[in-house]
Amino acid sequence: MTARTSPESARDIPEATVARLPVYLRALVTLSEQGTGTCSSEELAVAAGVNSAKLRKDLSYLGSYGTRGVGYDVDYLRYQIAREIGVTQDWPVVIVGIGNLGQALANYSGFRSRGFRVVALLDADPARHEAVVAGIDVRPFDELERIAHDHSVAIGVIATPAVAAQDVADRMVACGITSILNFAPTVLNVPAEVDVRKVDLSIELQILAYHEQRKTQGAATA
Amino acid sequence: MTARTSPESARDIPEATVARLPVYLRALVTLSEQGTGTCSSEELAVAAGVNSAKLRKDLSYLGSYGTRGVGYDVDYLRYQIAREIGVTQDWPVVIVGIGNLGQALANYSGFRSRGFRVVALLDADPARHEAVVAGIDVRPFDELERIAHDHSVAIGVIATPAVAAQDVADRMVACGITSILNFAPTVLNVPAEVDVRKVDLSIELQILAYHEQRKTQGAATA
DNA sequence: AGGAGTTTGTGAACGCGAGAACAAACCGGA
DNA sequence: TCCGGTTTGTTCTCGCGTTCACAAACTCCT
Ligand SMILES: NC(=O)c1ccc[n+]([C@@H]2O[C@H](COP(=O)([O-])OP(=O)(O)OC[C@H]3O[C@@H](n4cnc5c(N)ncnc54)[C@H](O)[C@@H]3O)[C@@H](O)[C@H]2O)c1
Ligand SMILES: NC(=O)c1ccc[n+]([C@@H]2O[C@H](COP(=O)([O-])OP(=O)(O)OC[C@H]3O[C@@H](n4cnc5c(N)ncnc54)[C@H](O)[C@@H]3O)[C@@H](O)[C@H]2O)c1
Repeated sequence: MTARTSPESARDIPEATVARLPVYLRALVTLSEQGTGTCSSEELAVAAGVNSAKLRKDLSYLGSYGTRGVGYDVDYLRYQIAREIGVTQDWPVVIVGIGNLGQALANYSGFRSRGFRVVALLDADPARHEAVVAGIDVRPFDELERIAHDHSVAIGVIATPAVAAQDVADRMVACGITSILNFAPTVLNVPAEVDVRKVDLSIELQILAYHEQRKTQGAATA
Repeated sequence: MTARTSPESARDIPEATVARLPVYLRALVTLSEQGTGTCSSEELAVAAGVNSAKLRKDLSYLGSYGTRGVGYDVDYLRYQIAREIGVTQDWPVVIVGIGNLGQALANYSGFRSRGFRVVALLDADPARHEAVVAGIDVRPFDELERIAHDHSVAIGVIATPAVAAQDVADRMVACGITSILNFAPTVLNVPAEVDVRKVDLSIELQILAYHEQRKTQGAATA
């Protein structure tokens, strides 16, 4: 599925901008909860930890939702970004692999408030099927097809060991899931129309380690 | 601390390359465990999920560790990358906030094998101090200074609620920690010499949701 | 030794994103 | 109505990262 220019709402938002929209949304939610009705691009940029010029350019891809000389209406902009991202309604999500990490994810309350709803927890280990995590029964992995179909699940989360991740991904793709969030430290092979995002703790730490080593290299190898 | 060109090993590796080196390292470890002695850039690129030209350019920043017409010696390249990243020895790490996520992190065995060692688990809640997670005592947050000093900790992980994250970061910076991995959904304010990397599950899911919405938009708003 | 085949390392072109800078647009007061 | 102050939306420029393409270098076979 290559980038196709659709007739209406024809703007295709740069990937770098898409990755920042959730940050802006989070900042706007915080501002709204604090009772702020209006904010300038500078204020919002500080709250989001970015440059204000970059913020304005990002928002300009969505449309002209600000007022010159005034700023942005917090609740209005918040809704517009949420609509653009697609989190004005909840997305059903399945989590596969209910071990250490999968349980933490299932217990994470930030899901619900940010546009997602966990509809199933699946695990291949029968010993896990007794458990109830975060009020949800852990079910056999074989029920993936049925659940994905019944709830029209488009997004799947993989929290299994690395060796099982490719198999799980294949099964997910087979039942129509087209977006995967992968926590297993392995490269997934999927069709081009399926989006995969990976979260790898070890990689993040190793990037930090690289810079850390550089900071202290002056005294090393004496 | 601006980028300073040091006399020897003068190359400063592009940030995009630094972020991929851990992926190459992981692929090399897998190849090594499979008994592969030599691999071409094409093979390694497939294993790492990247373009082979990009892989070669990335590796060229480290030096010329390959042999034309042959490829790369897996174990030799593995060591060179590990050395460049700085994970030939273990980095001591502290985890703050031993809730759902912090416990999962503490139990994660991938730490040890990838160059990191958890030296302390800290939590502000006295009720947590009874617990032993992954064989490590959960200690009061106030012991951060002592532990950071005793173990020369340079890397800290924040897994507290968002409201506490900035305070925790300030304390970490105060005791000499210069690299922070932040799981709390908030923007951290730290001095320029401190590196912060953030992992935000909700943002990843929202990015997926954006693309997912685009995929199915043809039938929507009928 | 020489040549065919293979693979690395890198120069060059290209596209995207970041940031500065500024004109256009809005508000409020006189 | 006009004018000064403010802030957005956009244009322009620059630097970084990706990718192509190919010469250089190595192996192996004859
Ligand atoms: N725990 C962490 O903090 C952490 C951090 C970073 C990455 N990871 C990665 O996340 C993944 C999960 O980590 P974890 O610590 O939760 O591991 P875990 O062993 O505690 O849990 C894995 C779960 O997956 C289930 N499983 C195994 N094969 C399966 C299959 N084919 N189908 C369905 N379920 C299956 C197991 O029964 C188990 O319950 C691993 O790949 C790990 O490398 C974990
Ligand atoms: N659970 C997840 O899967 C998940 C996913 C994404 C993001 N997060 C984020 O990670 C963070 C932790 O999530 P969680 O589910 O583990 O929350 P949690 O409430 O289970 O755990 C938080 C822990 O932090 C401790 N804490 C609070 N204030 C502290 C302080 N000032 N100093 C030290 N410790 C303190 C609490 O006592 C508690 O043990 C949150 O910010 C959450 O938004 C969690």
